[in-house]
Amino acid sequence: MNIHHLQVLATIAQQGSFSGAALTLEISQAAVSRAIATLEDELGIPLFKRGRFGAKLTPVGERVLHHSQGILELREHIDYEVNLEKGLYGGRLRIASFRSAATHLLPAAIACFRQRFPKVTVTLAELEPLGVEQALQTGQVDVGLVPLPRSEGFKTWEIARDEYVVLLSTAVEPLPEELTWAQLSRHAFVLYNYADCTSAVREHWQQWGQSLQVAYAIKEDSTIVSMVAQGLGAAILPRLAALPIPVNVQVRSLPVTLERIIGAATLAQSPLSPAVQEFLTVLQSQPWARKSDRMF
Amino acid sequence: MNIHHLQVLATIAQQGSFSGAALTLEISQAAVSRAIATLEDELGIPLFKRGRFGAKLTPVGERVLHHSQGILELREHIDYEVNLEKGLYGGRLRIASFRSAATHLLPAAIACFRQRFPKVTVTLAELEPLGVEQALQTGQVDVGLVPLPRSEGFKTWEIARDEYVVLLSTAVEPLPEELTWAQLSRHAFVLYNYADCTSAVREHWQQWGQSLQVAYAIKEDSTIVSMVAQGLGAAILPRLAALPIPVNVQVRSLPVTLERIIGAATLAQSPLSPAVQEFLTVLQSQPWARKSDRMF
DNA sequence: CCCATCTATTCGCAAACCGAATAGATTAGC
DNA sequence: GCTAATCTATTCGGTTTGCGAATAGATGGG
Repeated sequence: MNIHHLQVLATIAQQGSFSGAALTLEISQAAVSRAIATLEDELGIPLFKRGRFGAKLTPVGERVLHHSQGILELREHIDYEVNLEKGLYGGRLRIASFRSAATHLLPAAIACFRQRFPKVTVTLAELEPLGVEQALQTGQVDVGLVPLPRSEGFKTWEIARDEYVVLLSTAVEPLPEELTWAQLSRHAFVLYNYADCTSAVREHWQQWGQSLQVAYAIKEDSTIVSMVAQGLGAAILPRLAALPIPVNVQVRSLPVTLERIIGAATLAQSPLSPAVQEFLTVLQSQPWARKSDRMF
Repeated sequence: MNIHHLQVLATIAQQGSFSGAALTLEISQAAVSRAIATLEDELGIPLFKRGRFGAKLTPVGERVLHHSQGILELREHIDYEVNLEKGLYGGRLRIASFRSAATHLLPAAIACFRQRFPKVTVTLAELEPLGVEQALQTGQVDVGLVPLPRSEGFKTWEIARDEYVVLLSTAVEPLPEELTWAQLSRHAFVLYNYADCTSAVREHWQQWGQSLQVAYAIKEDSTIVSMVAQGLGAAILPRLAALPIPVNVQVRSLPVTLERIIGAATLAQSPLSPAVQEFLTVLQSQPWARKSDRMF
């Protein structure tokens, strides 16, 4: 019994004729006819009722088809296992990530991945979110970690949520455990100067009828944290971006929670390599991971 | 991908060496070596770690084996379906049965079987239980219905239980609904003259400390019933054997129930044909069937 | 070093598979 | 009734795959 013959059987059943199956499988009609004749000879029963209408499965042919489909499915499972294995022997995993994810999330995930797949070469490039997108587009990396959502050219997986927090030096003013909008309105803030974070914060303030005063717009999160530590203002940052927190800086949650979503991204049109697939699995099984594999 | 190669893979895993698998499959060691080499080339991964110790599956080889075993199993399901079909197209089912089962049990079962498998030729021979055994042994029939237990050369399935009852003409004496041993001791009985029924009845009486008086030992159950109807004595018969009951004959259960077990039997060494297998299924799904497929 | 035990490879033959071409069967339309 | 269309079956010749017998290669124990 030959798996290819079973594939022919299944394709005829799907197309409803020998010639249709021949077209689909890109083999000749004669090869189709003979594959089925061979199978019927071997089994000793007719699998199809032939006619000008094409070919229609006999009742026992339908039962044979059912099991044949099981076999074809298991063959795909074997292919999957094999491709997984091949991608994980001498394969590579090129990662790009924005700073806070690279610093606080990826080391543990990469260590875990390396333990499981020691033969895969892992590289990590630290880029801004837009840089991560570019590296994906130019094929320089296989997978990136970025704040979500991204534009249409990417396939994304939600990995973690990062809460926005307020930072203020204790020298300026001691903050209560729970902040009110009134207390926040007394401050001018140091914000990121890149659009995603700023607009998210602006929209949040707006949604809750508050006016946001911005004193500075800074590129680097470590610079923002340093200015706060020097008493130059309060800051609103995602918690991961704020790390490490200086000792004189208080960290408080917002009156109403705002989070940025950190996700993994690949090029939408590219098939995932076995290594990327496994890396995504590892990411999603980290302690800090959101328990969701929802795609944006 | 070739199912035979997967069979070779599974056999090596089982035997622990290429040469062991070659012996089991009755092919040369070279063919085994090349089947695995072909499979490894096709898949692009090593399936075994080879050594002087034989062959040991790689981790991915084990995963491929797992799915391969699934495939081999499904192939057996295909073979089963096909053999079922072949035995049920132009196949035959030769049945032998002792009288009361032939008369009262088999007509409905055969009708049901014929409806499901109209192409199978069904024949029925009515023989005494020992005659049924002989016909099975000489290969003249495929399956027989007999009282159980049978001797060692047969495989049997319990089909129905037939309760022994007392028959007495109303002209002799009216019987209460519930019989006592004392009432039974006043009668001399007409029994079967063949050993199984007689000994079963004797042993039952003995077990309950009663003395059995036998007036006549008759071969045919219809003769026994007729003698009872003529007032020549009481009789103890399995209920099916007593049918049809004349209008002037009372039928009562024994003080303590005694049953004979009716079963289906085939020759122990012969594989069951698909038709016999299906017939056994039909027998066991009849309304009068015991809900058990226990083999003696 | 030699022997035993295992798998790998070569050689030559047989079996299986395939495309192109042709044959055969059935039905629809005129 | 005849022709054309549409389907599957079969033949022919060439290529590919699979096999046993024989041989080669690798490893470990005494």
